[in-house]
Amino acid sequence: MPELPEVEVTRRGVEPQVAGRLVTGVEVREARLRWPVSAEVHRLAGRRVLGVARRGKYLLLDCGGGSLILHLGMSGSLRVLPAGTPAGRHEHFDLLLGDRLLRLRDPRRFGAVLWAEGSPCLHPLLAGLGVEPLSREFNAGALHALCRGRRVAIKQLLMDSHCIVGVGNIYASESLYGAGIHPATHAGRLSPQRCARLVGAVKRTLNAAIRAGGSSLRDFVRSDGRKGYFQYRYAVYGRAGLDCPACGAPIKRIVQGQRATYYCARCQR
DNA sequence: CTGGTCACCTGGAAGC
DNA sequence: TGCTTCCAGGTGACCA
Repeated sequence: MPELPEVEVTRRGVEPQVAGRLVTGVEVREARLRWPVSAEVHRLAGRRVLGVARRGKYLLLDCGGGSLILHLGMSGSLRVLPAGTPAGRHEHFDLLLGDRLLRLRDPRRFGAVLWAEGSPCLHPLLAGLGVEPLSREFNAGALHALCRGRRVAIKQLLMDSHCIVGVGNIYASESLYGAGIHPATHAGRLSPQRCARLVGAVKRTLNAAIRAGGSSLRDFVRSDGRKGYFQYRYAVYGRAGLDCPACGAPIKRIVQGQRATYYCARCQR
C-alpha cells in the first residue's frame, strides 16, 4: 500500500543503511516490472550511494551523476538485509552494498527500477509531478488554484499525481473525512476556507501515518521488516457499514474512478 | 485540456 | 473441497 507515508517511512529506514556505501553489484531476478528494469541499472557497480530522496511515491537513490529510481507500485516493499540472504518468491531486485543489500519485493510487479542520468527530476515520469503535500507550497491558495474550473470530484483530484503527489486511495478518503468534505464534491466548488481545511487535514493525516510507520494491510513492511500500524487508526477506509468514530452513522462506500471511496454521509458534506 | 476507461499482475477472500 | 468471481495500496496510455 505504498502511498506517501509508506514510501517516506521506507526512505527514512533505508537512507542510514545505504548512504555513503559503494555499490558492489546488482541482481535482477525478474526484469518484467511496470517497465523493464533498465539496462543501465546493471552498470551501477562501482558507484557510491550518496543519499536517498523522495519525490511523491518515488524513491531516488542519488548516485552522483545519476539516480536509481524506485517505485513500490501497489505491493512493493524494500528491505535492507545481510549480504547473501537467500531471495524468496517475488523478490525481484537486489542492490548489493558490500556486507548488506537493498532488496525489492513486489508480488504484483507494478513497481519500477529505473535509471535517470543527471537530475532525476527531469526524468519523464517525474517531470510532470505536482506539489508535495507536506511542503509549504501546498497551502490553501495553491489548492484553491489547482481546483479552479475543475469538475472532477475532489477525491480524484487529491489522488491525481499531476496535481498533488503521494496521496493515494487510503489517505484521500481519510483526509476528506478529517476535513468534513464529501468526496464527490466538484473540486471547483470548494471555497478557499474549505481548501484550507483540506490542506490541514491532508498534512495531519500523512504526518500521523508516517509517525505510525505507515499502513500494513497486506504486503507493506518497513525496511527492517517491522509492520506499520496506521491501519488500526482508519476512521473510514475499509470500514463500510461500521460506525463513524465521531457521530456513529454507518460509513458508506462508493466507487469513484473505479476506486473505492469511504466516507461518513453525516460528517462530510 | 478535460474527464472517463482500460490495462498491467498476483494472491487472498468470499461466494457457490 | 474445489472452482469462480471479486477485490486490492498505482498510474500511464488511450479515447471521445
